[in-house]
Amino acid sequence: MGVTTRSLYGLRLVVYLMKKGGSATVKEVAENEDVPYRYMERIVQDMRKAGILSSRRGRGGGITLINPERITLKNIIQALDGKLVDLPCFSEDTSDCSRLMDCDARIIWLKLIEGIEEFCGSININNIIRRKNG
Amino acid sequence: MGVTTRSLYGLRLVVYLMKKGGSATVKEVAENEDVPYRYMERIVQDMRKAGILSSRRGRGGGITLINPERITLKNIIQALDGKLVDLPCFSEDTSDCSRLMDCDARIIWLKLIEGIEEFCGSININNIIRRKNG
DNA sequence: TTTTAATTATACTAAATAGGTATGATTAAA
DNA sequence: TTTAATCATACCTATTTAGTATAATTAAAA
Repeated sequence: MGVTTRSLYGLRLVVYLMKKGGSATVKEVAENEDVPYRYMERIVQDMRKAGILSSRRGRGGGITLINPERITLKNIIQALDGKLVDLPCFSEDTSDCSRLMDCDARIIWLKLIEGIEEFCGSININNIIRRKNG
Repeated sequence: MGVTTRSLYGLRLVVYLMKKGGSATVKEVAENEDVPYRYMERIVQDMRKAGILSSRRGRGGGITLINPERITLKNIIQALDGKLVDLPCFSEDTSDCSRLMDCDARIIWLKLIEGIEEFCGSININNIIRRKNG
């Protein structure tokens, strides 16, 4: 189960803003966190659409975390990769798997999804970095 | 975090053998579980090398689960996808990430890995399908 | 002893995804 | 009106995933 660079960079962005304790420009974050600027711009857009951060256009603009103390790893991965755990068993497109009902494997994958969603929902970024950095 | 068809098919194989309660040929499993035969053959090889099943060549041969009551989802995914959670932060190749130390994001990813490893290690396939099917 | 039915080993290929670039529009302060 | 920022899309390329193909090895059965 791979984690994409989108989520890796998204978390870096969140941590950066939390430690700074306010706003920043995308350019500033990209440079400091070693992420290609154009790529970071797109990541920011998806996080904004997911309600993780707000933005202000134009000169003097930038981005700000909306609810820093509530952001979980689940929020970030879902915003950037779409699904926390991606499995054809639970796709809307039923052609992805024809064994929908009465599949014992499916029951096990469901347990995996539920467990990981709960766990990632419990990983509060702010709590962890505060605990570490005081 | 995507799950590959290798793990999907690997779990189907395990469940099939458990429900049958013994051995089978790769061909039999592939046909019954809608998996391409040649692909399933390769999956079987990796599971054998990981110690999940044993095999016997030649006419009348086949495959058998080694310790059915102990197989976890972690075993299957690790055997077939190499790592449960794949992150450059923890790659042996240090060129994959230059921020190894003192990276707050890294601490969070480590929590993810540890949590998922523990959780997947607790998902015992045999227990779940017995509970469901009696 | 030859045939047949099985696993084993390895190389190859096509489709999908990930990762990143490029271009231009929009917005708003200086 | 210039400048500095986000926003919206389209595009490209390398890697990975998913699946095929070929041939060797093994062992039971005919």
